Amino acid sequence: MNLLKLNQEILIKKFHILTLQMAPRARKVRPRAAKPNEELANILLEIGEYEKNVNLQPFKYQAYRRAAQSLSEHPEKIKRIEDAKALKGIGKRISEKISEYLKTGKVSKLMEARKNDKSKILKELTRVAGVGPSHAQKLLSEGIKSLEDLKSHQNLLTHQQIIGLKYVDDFEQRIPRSEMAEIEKFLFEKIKKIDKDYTITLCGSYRRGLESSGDVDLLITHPNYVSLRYAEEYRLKATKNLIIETKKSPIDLLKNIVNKLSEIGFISDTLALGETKFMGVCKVAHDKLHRRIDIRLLPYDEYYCGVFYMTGSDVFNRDIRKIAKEKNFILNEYCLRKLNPDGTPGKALKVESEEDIFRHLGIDFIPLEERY
DNA sequence: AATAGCCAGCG
DNA sequence: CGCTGGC
Repeated sequence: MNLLKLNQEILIKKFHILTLQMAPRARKVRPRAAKPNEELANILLEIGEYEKNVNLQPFKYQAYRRAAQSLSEHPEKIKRIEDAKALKGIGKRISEKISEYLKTGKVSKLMEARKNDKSKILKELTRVAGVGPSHAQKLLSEGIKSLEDLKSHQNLLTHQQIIGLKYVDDFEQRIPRSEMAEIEKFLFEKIKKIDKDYTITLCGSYRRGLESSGDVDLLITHPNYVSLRYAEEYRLKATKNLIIETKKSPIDLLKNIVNKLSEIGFISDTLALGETKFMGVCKVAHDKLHRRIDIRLLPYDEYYCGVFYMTGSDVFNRDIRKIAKEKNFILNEYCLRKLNPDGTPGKALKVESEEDIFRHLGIDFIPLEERY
C-alpha cells in the first residue's frame, strides 16, 4: 500500500460528506445601516470609472473605489471636509473633490466627464465582456462609436469579444439566488455522475448567502490532483492516477467536465479553456438567461484555501490576511504558512476545511453570512 | 507601489 | 518565445 493511496483514502473519507459544500440559506435580514453618504460615494465611483476607462488609470480607479467604500460605510452624513479627511482612503486630491461637492453639490470633473463624447463611447464599448479600456480606445480610433457599429464590424473583435457582444444584455443582469441554487444542484448531479470523487463548491457572493450574484464561480477538485509542494512533502511520484501540478502531463479533470457540460447543452460558449481554468457561458433552463461561468480546478491539498479566497468578499480577504500577518502567518489563495523568525515562510499547514484556517490562526470561525 | 495568475492573441 | 490585455 503506497503512501499516496493511504493519504487519498484518508482524505476521501474525511471529505466525502463535505463533497458538496452547501451554501447557506439566504440572509434573512441583511444588517444594513442607512447610507447617508451614498450619493457622494457614487459620484466618486463614477469619477473612478472615468479614470479607468478614459484615462487608462486603473490605480486611480482603485483609489476612488476605496474612498467610495469608506464613505458608504460611514454611518453619519459628511458635512465638513474634516470629517471626510479622517476616513481612510481619502487623501488630498479626493478631498478636494469632496470639498467641491460639499460647497456646490457637484463635482466639475464629473460634469465634464459626463458630457465628454469620448468617455460616453468608451463606457458603452466596455460593456462588452472582453473589451477593456485599451481595446475600447483602439476601436474608437477605428471609428467604432456604439454597440451597433460593433455588431456590423465583428471582424475587429476576438472570439471572446464576439461572445461578449452577443450576450451584453444578459451579462448585465444579476443572477437571482434561486437560479444559483438551481445551477448548483444541476452541476452537482452532472459532475458526480462523471466521477463521484469530484468535490465542487459554488463560491463568490452566493456562498456568502447574498440574494443575487454577478456570475457563477465554480471550484472543483479531485483527489488525483495535488500540488507540487504536497507531492514533494510526501515524496509522491506522478502516476497515471496521480497528477502533480506543473508536471507537464495534460490534466483532463477540467476538460472532462467542460466537455460533458457542453454536450448536454448547459455550457453554450467557451471564452477560454486551459488545464486549470475555464471561462465561458452557461444557461440552466430555457426560460433563463445566459450567464458567465468560471470553473477552476484546484489541487486537492489547496482546495480549502482556494475556496476561502474565492468566497471573499475581497475586503474580508484583505482583513483576514492582515490578521494572519499580525500573527506571523502568511495566507494566500493556495496555502497557509507560519513565518519563520527570519520572515521566510515555513511549510504549508494542513488545511482540510475552512475551519482549519481559522483554527490555525487562533480566531473564531466567521460564518459565511458575515464575511463582508 | 498598488491582487495574482491564467488564458488568448499577437508579433 | 515574451508581451499585453482582460478577467
